[in-house]
Amino acid sequence: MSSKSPTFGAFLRERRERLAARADGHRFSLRQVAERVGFQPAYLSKIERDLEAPPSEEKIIRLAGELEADPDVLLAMAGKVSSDLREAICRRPGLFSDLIRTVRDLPDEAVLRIVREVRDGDW
Amino acid sequence: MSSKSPTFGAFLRERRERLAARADGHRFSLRQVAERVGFQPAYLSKIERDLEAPPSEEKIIRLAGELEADPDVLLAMAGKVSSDLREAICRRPGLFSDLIRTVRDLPDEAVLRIVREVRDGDW
DNA sequence: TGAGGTGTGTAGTATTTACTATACACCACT
DNA sequence: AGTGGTGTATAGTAAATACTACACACCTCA
Repeated sequence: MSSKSPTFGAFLRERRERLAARADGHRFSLRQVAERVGFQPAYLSKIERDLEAPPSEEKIIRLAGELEADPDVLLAMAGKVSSDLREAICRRPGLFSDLIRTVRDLPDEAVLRIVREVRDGDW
Repeated sequence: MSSKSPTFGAFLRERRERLAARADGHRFSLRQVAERVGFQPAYLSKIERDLEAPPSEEKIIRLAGELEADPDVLLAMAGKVSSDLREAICRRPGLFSDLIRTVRDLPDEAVLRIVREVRDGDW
């Protein structure tokens, strides 16, 4: 069947090691990634081993950029929601809370269908 | 036209004073509400004057209960999103991020229409 | 006039967040 | 043998979060 979902740190490490195993692997050492993202190697090391909580939203997004991951997914693994989504919800809380609670238990396909219909329908 | 949206604190105060202006008004003094919600009067006082940041999600929800306000709206005024919604999003981040970004600029009516259609349609 | 109610000013605090800085041990190669 | 790379252990910290505790001034009404 399917894989059990990894922790935030484990996901980062696997992703980084996968990238490091390529031709230009030296760009994906823990130190190099840490520097590009903007923190100390030791800190990233602990994050990757889940000894530290996930970093700030800003850093998570930079990590996603470096590791070619979806920022929304990475944020979700950290238990966070992107601030642009939060703002959208906070702008019309009644409306969006309703919407999310209405669709939250639908199967993926149904939600996808809504998205598609809205996108290329006359909404 | 319409009223400019109040701050979190101002909203609480207005709401509480409105309730205090009723028959059983004594139940809605700052001290009484503070005690029922579970904090010090001085703290609530500062929150209502926006001299303190909004309290925790838990306390905001209790405030909403006491003041007969919509918890989602109150949370939104505090810049927060209810944890059950956050969890729903984090469970399927790709899907729900897409959905929210797709509908975020639609007019209220359109979003309402989706909610209604999903609710009593064959989804 | 004093007992109990109203709101507020000031000070302090435990915990969490989001990190930095330094030092260390190991391995590869030259 | 030493230079430069890998990851990691340990310690520390500034700022934010989410409050408490206590004291004060005012009003009122019996």
